[in-house]
Amino acid sequence: MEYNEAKDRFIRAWGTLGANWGINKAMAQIHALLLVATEPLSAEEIMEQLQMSRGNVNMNLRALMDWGIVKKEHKVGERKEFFTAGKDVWELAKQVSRERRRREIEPIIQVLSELQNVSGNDKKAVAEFKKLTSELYEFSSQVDGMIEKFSKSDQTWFYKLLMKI
Amino acid sequence: MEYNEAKDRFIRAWGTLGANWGINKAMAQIHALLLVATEPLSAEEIMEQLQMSRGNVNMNLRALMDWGIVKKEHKVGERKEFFTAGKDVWELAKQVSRERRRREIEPIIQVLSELQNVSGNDKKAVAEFKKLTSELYEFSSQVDGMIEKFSKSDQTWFYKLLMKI
DNA sequence: TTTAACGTTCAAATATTTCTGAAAGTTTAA
DNA sequence: TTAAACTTTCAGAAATATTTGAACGTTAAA
Repeated sequence: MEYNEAKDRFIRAWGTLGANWGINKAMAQIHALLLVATEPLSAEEIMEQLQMSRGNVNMNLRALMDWGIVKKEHKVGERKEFFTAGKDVWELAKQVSRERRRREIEPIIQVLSELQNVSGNDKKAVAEFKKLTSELYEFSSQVDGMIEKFSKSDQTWFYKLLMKI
Repeated sequence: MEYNEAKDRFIRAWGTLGANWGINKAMAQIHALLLVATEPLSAEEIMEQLQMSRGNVNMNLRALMDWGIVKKEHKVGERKEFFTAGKDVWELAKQVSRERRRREIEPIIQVLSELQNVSGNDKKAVAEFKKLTSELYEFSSQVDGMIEKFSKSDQTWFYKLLMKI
């Protein structure tokens, strides 16, 4: 397969994957483009290569920087800002799981813990409700803990874990 | 907190969680309602309790059955169909990870493997591209394997794993 | 200062997803 | 058969999410 075709396919696949996981397509595609780029890219270059508007590129670059997976750079003698994505897959995975944990798992754990002090007349319903939510709480907390561990670990830990499985 | 308020909060939180993870809100809310229900519910009852149209409820019930997390039941002497969600959190997690693996991880692995036979004039770019995509491929395959293991495992395995971490 | 070269913002346009409700289909009992 | 009680489908409506582009900031060199 020709390089340019492969690059396109990769960018589109990354966009689709992102969309499946609740990340907008443009954001995922910009990330993919920066991942395969051999040099830092300017907003201008991203606009051109992905056929997106300036505003869209700007917004999504900021979102990517919020996620901590894209960095801004300056070249000497250039006014323009350039952007890069870390190429280390391991670091990327850790960063993404760290952020999703913070943004999505922590809030549901918070809600589940608040639901524990429920009361009411229908004893059976209340008991079942408590059982369900406390089990969900337990499970979520365990997953949360695993992800925390993972997002602070080094690659060796992960490989050791893989062996054990 | 009063039972009905808690139930509402749970349903809304579940809906939001779903939406964050690319599952539509109605589907997640129906699932939440069935999770807390003490009895199987008919489409009618779901429509009423969640204030949704017949069509919406029907569509999303089918999607939930596709995911294998909601089942249809029949009561003796009743024409109507009733629906239930399995209350076992462990089973639920396994089923969801099994489906997401099949629907979302497998396809990206497929694409990544196809990208391996890339060629082109810009040797540096091609080499970097291969490195990136093969590392992503490796990582995805490992995660895929872990999820497969998980989705076939029993709870004991998970607890043992937790201990090791 | 002024001005050119950028970056940022946001209201409006567009695209996408979800939802509704009525019509069509199906099943069962009489 | 017929008819009542349900389920399914789907075109259009509504809601939501994304994208655009032009106006507005900001910076730095002249």
